[in-house]
Amino acid sequence: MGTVSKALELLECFTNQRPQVGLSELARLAGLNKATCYRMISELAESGLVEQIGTSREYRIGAGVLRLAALREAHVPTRETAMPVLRRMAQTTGETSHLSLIIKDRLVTLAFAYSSAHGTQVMMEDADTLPWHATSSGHAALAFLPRDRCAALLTRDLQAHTADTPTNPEQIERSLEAVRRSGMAHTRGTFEADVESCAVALFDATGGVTGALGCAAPSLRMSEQRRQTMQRATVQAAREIIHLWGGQTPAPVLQAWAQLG
Amino acid sequence: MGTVSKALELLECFTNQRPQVGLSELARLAGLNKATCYRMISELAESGLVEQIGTSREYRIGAGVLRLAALREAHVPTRETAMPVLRRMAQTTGETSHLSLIIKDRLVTLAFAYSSAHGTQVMMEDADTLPWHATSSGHAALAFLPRDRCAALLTRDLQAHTADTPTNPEQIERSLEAVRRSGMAHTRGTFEADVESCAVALFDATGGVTGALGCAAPSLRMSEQRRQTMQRATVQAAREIIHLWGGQTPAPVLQAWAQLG
DNA sequence: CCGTTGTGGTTCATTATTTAAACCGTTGGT
DNA sequence: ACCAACGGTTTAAATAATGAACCACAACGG
Repeated sequence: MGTVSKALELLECFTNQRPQVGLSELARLAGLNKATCYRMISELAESGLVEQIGTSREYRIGAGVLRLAALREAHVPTRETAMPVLRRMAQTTGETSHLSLIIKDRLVTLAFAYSSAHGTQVMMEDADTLPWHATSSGHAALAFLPRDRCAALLTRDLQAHTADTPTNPEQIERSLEAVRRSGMAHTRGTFEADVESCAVALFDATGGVTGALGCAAPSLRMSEQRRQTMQRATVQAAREIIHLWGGQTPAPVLQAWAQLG
Repeated sequence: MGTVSKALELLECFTNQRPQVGLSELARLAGLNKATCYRMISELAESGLVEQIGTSREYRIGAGVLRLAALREAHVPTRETAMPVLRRMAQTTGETSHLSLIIKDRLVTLAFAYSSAHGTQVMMEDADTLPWHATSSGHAALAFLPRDRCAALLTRDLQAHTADTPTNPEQIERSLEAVRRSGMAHTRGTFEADVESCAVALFDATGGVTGALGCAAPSLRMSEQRRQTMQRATVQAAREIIHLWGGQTPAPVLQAWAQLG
């Protein structure tokens, strides 16, 4: 692996749970020598991708990424085009809608919308990484990924978030099979207790999975009718987003979706 | 300069005017050997910061930056907190408001808002790089930058965008002096003909400049009263944004602003 | 039809950069 | 006053970057 890749892996150490990191911890996380880590993070800081807080303190993602993201969105408006669809979806379901993208082995939440229909809502945060095995979005994406890629993503990180989190690979594989048949993933209390959600995969121009679109509601509020409303709204919104992104949904998935209404 | 820095400089080759670049041109732009450039851009692509369009074609900024930007915004909500202020500013002035950040020798437009008060508006685009010498935002930022940094930024790129673009360094220096006295920059037709604009600098927690906030209107619509409205709204919005960002405005600037109303 | 010029991508000996262990000066807790 | 951990800096040894030449291919022109 080249030096550049190693340096860029440092960026992976910054997450929503750990937004800023000191030099020593960074070196530990990345498995690098401290001196090596120092030169690398310094170069990243020089480029603006990372910045130091105060003087001689922890590092965090820098303002330089804002230019890159603005540039990306200006020419491939991923988030911007999905946003109104997400809002409409939240409104028609009365529940939280959210969009996640597959970014380098992660499923990252990039946008969401709340509804004002009820006093309680499932809460989300931008930039959160969703566990592949424990969320409906994760299942939806995994199910339509190439087998080897899917397997690779499942070999680690099968921690149990709740009592109902599926941690047995075979159990998960059965779920994925069901997702492939129905075109939609469904989980109840697997990531957060008392939260139920459904999700579908999103496809790019070549028919490959790029992410997932989900809808999450408190289990307490769940009913057969609400479930159907959520499923239909999710599928419809996915159709729109895929269209807006210039994507192409594989024929089997299209058929499965047609079954759902 | 280290390898990582060289690789990251490749990212600087992507701009709003040139959103996607081929390998050979990229190597030429960065002054690198083609093989070197190839390995570097490949590593950037592997990390998701860059992606290839189709197969064996040009490169563009990748979806990986979206995660980083979301992460940054989640913990240092730069754009998000400024957005409502920008909108209010556009509404009260009836003209286009825009926010730019200093990012590694560039002044980058990160957000803007239009007003619906008039049929015509000065148009803007996210991720555009503003010329330091030819825009009011550029002047506003330059004026409060350390002298050496300011001088360095003016040593290049003094191209004339219109007949009225100031290209003489001494002339620009006089303008900056006026900006330092009044706390506000003002230009007419220096970047785009028939556009008049004013701007002020934005400051961080240490009192250093981080960017600029501007207001732009068609010259045709300009009057003394409108000018005053724009100036006051810009200063007021800047006060709010600086406060929201946890910044601190230098005392001389605060005094100058007080003079403006 | 063949040469020219451009492209994206690859190879390999030479060379320069990165690496890691030890070391500093500070800071914060006990 | 001590110890541990921090951010940052130095060194010789090892590893990785470099760049010229090369390949296959496509578009263009005579």
